[in-house]
Amino acid sequence: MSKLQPVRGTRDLLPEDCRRHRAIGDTARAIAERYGFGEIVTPIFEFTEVFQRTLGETSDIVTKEMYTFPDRGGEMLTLRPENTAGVARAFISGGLGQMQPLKFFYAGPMFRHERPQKGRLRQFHQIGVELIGVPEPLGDVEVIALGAHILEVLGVLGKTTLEINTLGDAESRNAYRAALLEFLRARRDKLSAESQERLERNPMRVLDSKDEGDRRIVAEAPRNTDYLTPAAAEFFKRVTGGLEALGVRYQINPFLVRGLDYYCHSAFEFTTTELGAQSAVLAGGRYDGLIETMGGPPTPGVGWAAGIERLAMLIAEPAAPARPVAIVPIGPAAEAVALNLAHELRHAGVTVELGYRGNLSKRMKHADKVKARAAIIIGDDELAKNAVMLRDLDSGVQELIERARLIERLAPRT
RNA sequence: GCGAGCGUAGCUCAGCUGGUUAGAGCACCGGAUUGUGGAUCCGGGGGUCGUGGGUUCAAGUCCCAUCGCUCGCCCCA
Repeated sequence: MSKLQPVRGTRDLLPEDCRRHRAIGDTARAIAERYGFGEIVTPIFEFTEVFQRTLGETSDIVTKEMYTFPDRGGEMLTLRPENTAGVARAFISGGLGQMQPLKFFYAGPMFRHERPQKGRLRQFHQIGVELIGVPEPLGDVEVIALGAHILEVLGVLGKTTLEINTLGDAESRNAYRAALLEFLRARRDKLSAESQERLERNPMRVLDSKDEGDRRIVAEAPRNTDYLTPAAAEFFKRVTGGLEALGVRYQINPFLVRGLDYYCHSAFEFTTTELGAQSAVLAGGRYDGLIETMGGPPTPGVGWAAGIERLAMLIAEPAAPARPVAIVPIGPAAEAVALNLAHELRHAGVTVELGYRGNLSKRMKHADKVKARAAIIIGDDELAKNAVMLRDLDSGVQELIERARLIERLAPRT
């Protein structure tokens, strides 16, 4: 660290970046509120256990991607790699079980120790929702519809495809896993080296391998839909039926699996081809077993998370900030007046740019650079008349205005 | 953790097979313009050529190492 530099995989968000991030966070929050989701903010770090127990001891996130460190006193803490576990912990420790169903929206930074690449950082930001206490498939439908709605308003829905799959209930999942394992073991030699490893550790992972050879084999593998219990099949049918009723277009992807252990039934991903090697923009699923796994009462849940940086690469330029009015004083007497005038106008709701130095020409240049819509020029002549010269910087037309009438002229109408 | 590509000014880059004071555009600052911006013209500041070592009479250029960035694998938002 000889040069002062940001930690690998972290970024400074300059005002322009922040506007993009805020446009995403604000619209998502507003739409989520329309669906009855209220914002929750949980700490960005938790006891390591919170993530270890929920994400599964063998998941990649737990085994190699967590920022974990000892607190003074020796407790192990972890910077949150995702927020579902934190929300679930809040549900349990806050005794929120009395108020079900609960509908939460969140936005904030997450941390994963991965190799950075396009659409992937060590500190990144997510928005997400969690619907807790609703075992009905209607919950899945509403949560997915909310995600689609947000993407639509952000103008990126058309760039994505909703892929959906069902992992079924525990019984379905176990039956399918056994069948898949048998099928793959018989073809072990033909699988890629990586998939041979996946085979024992997490056979479902072989399904979404990028290797061509693997894909050919997988295409003939048993389908999960053939192993669903009647109840799980019915559940999935109601989810897809609900999406159809709402006109949310989807594509069933039998190979879609989720990395995290706590998912069941619905697994879904809004994917895009515009993010390099990354495809998921907004992804989630149902996690009925999670809260119980953490030591809480058996409580169903369904939710999703979306990467703000990834969305930021897809959305159009957000609306420009309000153009200011620039105050351009000429001479020391006028400067004193300018300061007061700026103060007054700002309190009246006007965005004001007060140049700090320079002659008339310099200040006008500055006004132009900050994209001012108008300049208020004050010199000795204007001072003598208790007026200002108001110049429209787009048209170049200027007129003398009494000071007393300036605010009514510039203040935003309400 | 693994693989590939790239590190020259604040930004984007040029610098031919190693050759003497390292360049351009944009940006920045000043002037033309001490009551008028956008355009144009003139001038200016700014670089230990990522870092360290090696080869050579001579290295931004070749070799090695190292650090960083980017993209990809794994995995994921």
